[in-house]
Amino acid sequence: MAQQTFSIGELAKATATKAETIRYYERIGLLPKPGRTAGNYRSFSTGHLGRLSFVRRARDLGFSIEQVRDLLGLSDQGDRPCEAVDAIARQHLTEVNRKIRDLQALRRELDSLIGQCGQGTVAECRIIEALSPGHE
Amino acid sequence: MAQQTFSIGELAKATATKAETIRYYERIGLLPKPGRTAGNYRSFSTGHLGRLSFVRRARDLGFSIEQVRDLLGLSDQGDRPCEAVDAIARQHLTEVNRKIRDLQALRRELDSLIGQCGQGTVAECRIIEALSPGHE
DNA sequence: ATCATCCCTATAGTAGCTACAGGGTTCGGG
DNA sequence: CCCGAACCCTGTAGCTACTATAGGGATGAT
Repeated sequence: MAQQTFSIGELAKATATKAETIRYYERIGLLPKPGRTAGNYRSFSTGHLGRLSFVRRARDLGFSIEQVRDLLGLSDQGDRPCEAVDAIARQHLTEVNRKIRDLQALRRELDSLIGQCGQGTVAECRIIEALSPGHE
Repeated sequence: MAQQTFSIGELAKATATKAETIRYYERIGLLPKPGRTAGNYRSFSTGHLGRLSFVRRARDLGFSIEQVRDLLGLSDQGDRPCEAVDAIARQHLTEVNRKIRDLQALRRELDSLIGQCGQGTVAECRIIEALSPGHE
């Protein structure tokens, strides 16, 4: 069976990733260096396609580049226990929960700020006032 | 009455801001350039203190630098209607709400991912599997 | 042959700081 | 009067995760 290869543009389309981003992932070592054609174009394999899909999915779930790097390293060593993978995911979940709480607190403050705007002039604007020094 | 002045360190302490950040705000024009002492040290006034407090409070509420810049410009012109201020705050609130929704969706996905980890080896890890291509 | 469309490298820009390096200033003690 | 500590100065590079040029070469269709 024929080895299927992709140009960077084809890989980009297949993974909904910009070509620049693919080159960036290669540069920082998230993606192995692909082969080259006679005209020096990158030539990606189905292996690259799989790996890039993995990276994109993990990034979409909000894992950092370093976390993705760790997950990739672990997934390459199938005979080791799964705990480390679980730990990375749990750590990420903790961060997500913290961000949600922070943003919800923020929303409450913004809500009360906006509720106070009486549509007068800036001089008597409660929003500006609340931001100005001398409060709390 | 004596004009009170502050060194950058004093201003930093008074506003819980690092000195580097204060210099940065000056450089990008969020803070007016302060006077200088004979030894070329910055000399801030109570006006600077007020303005920096405003900036910090707005930043803590998640307003971007550009939004803070707009708010500052508006607060300097007390005789204009308050609508523009309200609009900036509402726009920010919309963004915050969107972020909260996105993160909550993320959390649901992470939750189901983590729930599936059966503590086996990486080869049979559901998390890795869910990230790998061939799903959906 | 020519043009559009792809691709290449290298570099700089984004947000919002933070962290140096390599100096000068000020102030208190000895 | 000098020394060291603690402060301050400028300028530049680093951080995340890309994105966007500039200035070229390669490929494919007409």
